[in-house]
Amino acid sequence: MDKPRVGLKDVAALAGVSVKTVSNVVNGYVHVTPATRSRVEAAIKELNYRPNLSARNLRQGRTGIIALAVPELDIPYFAELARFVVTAAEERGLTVLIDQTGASREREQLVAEGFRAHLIDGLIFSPLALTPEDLAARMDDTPMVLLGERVYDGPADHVVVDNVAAAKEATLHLAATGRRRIAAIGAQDDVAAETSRLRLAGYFEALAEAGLPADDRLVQHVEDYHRADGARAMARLLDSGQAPDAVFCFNDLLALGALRTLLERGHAVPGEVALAGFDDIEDGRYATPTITTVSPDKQAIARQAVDLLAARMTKGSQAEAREIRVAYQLMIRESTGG
Amino acid sequence: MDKPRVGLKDVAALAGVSVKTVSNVVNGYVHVTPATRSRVEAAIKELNYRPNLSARNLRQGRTGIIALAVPELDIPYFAELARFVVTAAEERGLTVLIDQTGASREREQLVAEGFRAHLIDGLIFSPLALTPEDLAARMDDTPMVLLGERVYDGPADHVVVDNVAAAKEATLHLAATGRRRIAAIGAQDDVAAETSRLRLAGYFEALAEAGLPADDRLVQHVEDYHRADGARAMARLLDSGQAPDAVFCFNDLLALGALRTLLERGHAVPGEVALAGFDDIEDGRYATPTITTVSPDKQAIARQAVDLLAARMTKGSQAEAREIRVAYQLMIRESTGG
DNA sequence: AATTGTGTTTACAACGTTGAATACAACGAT
DNA sequence: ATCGTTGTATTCAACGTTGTAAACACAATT
Repeated sequence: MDKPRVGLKDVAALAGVSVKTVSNVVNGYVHVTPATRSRVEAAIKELNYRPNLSARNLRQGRTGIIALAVPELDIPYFAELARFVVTAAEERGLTVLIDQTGASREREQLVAEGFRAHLIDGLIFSPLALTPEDLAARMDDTPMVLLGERVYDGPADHVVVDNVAAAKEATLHLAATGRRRIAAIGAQDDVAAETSRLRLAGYFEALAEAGLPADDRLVQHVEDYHRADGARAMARLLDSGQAPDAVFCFNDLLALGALRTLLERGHAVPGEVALAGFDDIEDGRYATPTITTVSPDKQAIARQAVDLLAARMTKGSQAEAREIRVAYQLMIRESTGG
Repeated sequence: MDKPRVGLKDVAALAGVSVKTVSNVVNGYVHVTPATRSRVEAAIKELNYRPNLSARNLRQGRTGIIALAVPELDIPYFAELARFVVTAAEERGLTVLIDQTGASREREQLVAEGFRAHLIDGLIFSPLALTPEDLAARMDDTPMVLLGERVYDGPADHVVVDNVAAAKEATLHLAATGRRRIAAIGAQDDVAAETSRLRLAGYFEALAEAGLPADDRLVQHVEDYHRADGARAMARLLDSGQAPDAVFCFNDLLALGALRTLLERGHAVPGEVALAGFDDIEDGRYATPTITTVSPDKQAIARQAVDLLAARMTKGSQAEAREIRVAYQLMIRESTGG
C-alpha cells in the first residue's frame, strides 16, 4: 500500500522484453509484433503503469503544458475565456495551467519574466498593469501570445478586438436611440490601462460623430472593473446633479453595478437611463433588463491564441510577430430598449 | 537567439565550481563561502539560469503541482472557489492546475483514475456525476480531497457543508416570512446527483417542521444548474396553474434564472413570490432584488482542502480519512424581503 | 550458399537535477 | 606532532524516459 513507483523497467521485466520495447509500445511505434505488443500491454495493465511525465519532459525538452495568465478567475469574462482556452488547448493535446496575476504589476512582471520557466512550453497572457518597458525587458524566450489590444512592439503575437471601433459602435447606438447626455464609466488614470484608454477614445469619437458635446463630468474613473466600482460610479453620476440619460460602461460588470444603483434609486432602465456594456458575459443576459453589450467572439479569441502559440512553439521564435483581429458584435438588448 | 538551454553545468563552468556547488547555492544550502556564493550568483544572473523543474521533479519524485477538478470554470461558484484554492495553494508553494470535467461522468472517471499521474502531487476534486463505485474502483494512489457532501466510504478526505441543514434553514426562513406554497427548483433524477438529493431532503424536512404539506408539483427537476434551467423551471411553475408564493432554488444561478422569468412576466419579487438561492455568488448580491442565499465559507473550504491535501501528501495515505465540516451562513436579502 | 533487404528488438547514452558519500583544508585540543 | 572536528567543496550515481545506432531474425533475391 505504499508507493511501488512502477516504471518502464518493471513492465519490461514482467513482460520479458527490453525497456525500449515497452517504450515503443507505449508510444505506438509501428514495428512491434502483435504478440509482443499484447504481452506488454498485459503487463502494463497488471502493474497499472503510468508514464512519468517529468522524465518524458526532461528527455524531450517539452512539458505539454501552457499557462494562461489572467487578472482574476472570478471575473466572468476571464472565466468564460479560460474555459474556451482549456477546450482549445485540449484539442491539441495541451494542458492549461492558470495563473492569477491579481492585476498587480509585480505579479505580471513575474509571469512575463518566466517564473514558470521549464514548466510551461508557452504562455497566453492577458496583462493589465504591465508597461511596454516591462515587456521589452522580458528575457525569457518561452513563446508568448498576448490578449488585448496591441500596444507593444515586442516580438509577441497578439489576439485583439478592435476596442476603439467597438466602443464607438456601442456609444453611437446609444446616440441613435435619441440620448443626448451619454456618460462613460470605466476610465482609468493608470498609464498602463490600455483597454480603458481605447474604449474611452471610441466613446469620444462617437460623441463627435453624433454631434454631441464631450463633457468631462460625464466620464467616471474607476479603480477596478468590478460590480462595486460600477455601482459607486453610477452613484457619483446621479449625485452630481448632471444625471445622464445613457451610460456606456467599459465592461459588463461595471454595467451590472451601475444597473443595481439605478434600480435601487428608482430610476427606470431604459426609460430614464439607457445602459450598454462590454464583454457579453452571461450575467448580462439574465439581468432585468438584459444588458446591451459588445460581444467579442471569445471562442475565436481562445482558438486563435492557442493556434498562434502552437505555431510559435514549433516554428521557433524567429517568425515575425503576428496580430490577429477577432470579430465582435453589438448585442442590442432591453437596457437600450432593444 | 535560438535555444541555449542553460543548465547547472553551464553556470558551474562560468563560475569555476562544480555543478553540485551551484545546486547548493540555488537551494540555499548553508555551507557555502560568501565569496563562492556571490560568484555563482553572478554567473546565474549573467546566463539567466532557471532550474529545470522537470529534472528536479524527476529527481525528487514530486512536482509541486496539484490539480483542482471542477465541473465548469464559468460557473461563478467554482470560479470563486478556484480563486481561493489557487491563493491557498500558493501560500504553500504549490501550483494549481485546473481541470474541467464538464460534469461528464466519463471525464470525472478519467480524473479520478489519475490521467495526470506523475504530473500532479495531489488532487482536489469536486465530482458531480461520479458514482461511489467509480471512486471505489480508483487505482491511482495520488492523494485526493473531495469537495461536496460525504457520500463515499473510500479512503479520501472530504470537505463538506451541511447541505441538509443549510437547505432546511433557507426553506424555514421562507416559511417564517409567511409563505405557504414554497416551491423547489433543482431536483435531479440522476442517482449520482448527491447535492440535489441532500438539498431536497432539507427542503422537505423544513416543510414538515413548518407544518406545510409537501406537494410534488412544486418540485421542479432540472438538467443542469445554470441560469437557463432556472428560468425554464420557473416558467413551468407559473404555467402549471399552481403558482407558488416562494421558491427555494438549489443554487444561485437557478435563482437568477428564475428571477429573470418572474420579472419578465411581471411578477413582483418578493411581493408576489419570494426567492432564495444557495452559494452566495457575487451576481446575487447585485441583482435587483438582491438574492437571499446560503453562503458557504468558500475561503475556508479552499484552505481546508489544501491543508488536508498537503497533510496527506507528506504523511502518506495510511492515515484515516478525515471529514471537515465548513461553516455556512444564511444571507437574508431583498428577494425575501430582508 | 551468400547477399540483400525488411522488420523487430536491444544496448547505450543523455536530458538536468540532487542525495549520499567522500575529499580536502583549516583549526583547536590533546 | 597527532587526532578529531568543523566547514566547504567535489565526485558519483540515480530518477524514468527516449533517440540513435546497432544487433538480430528471417524472408526474398541473387
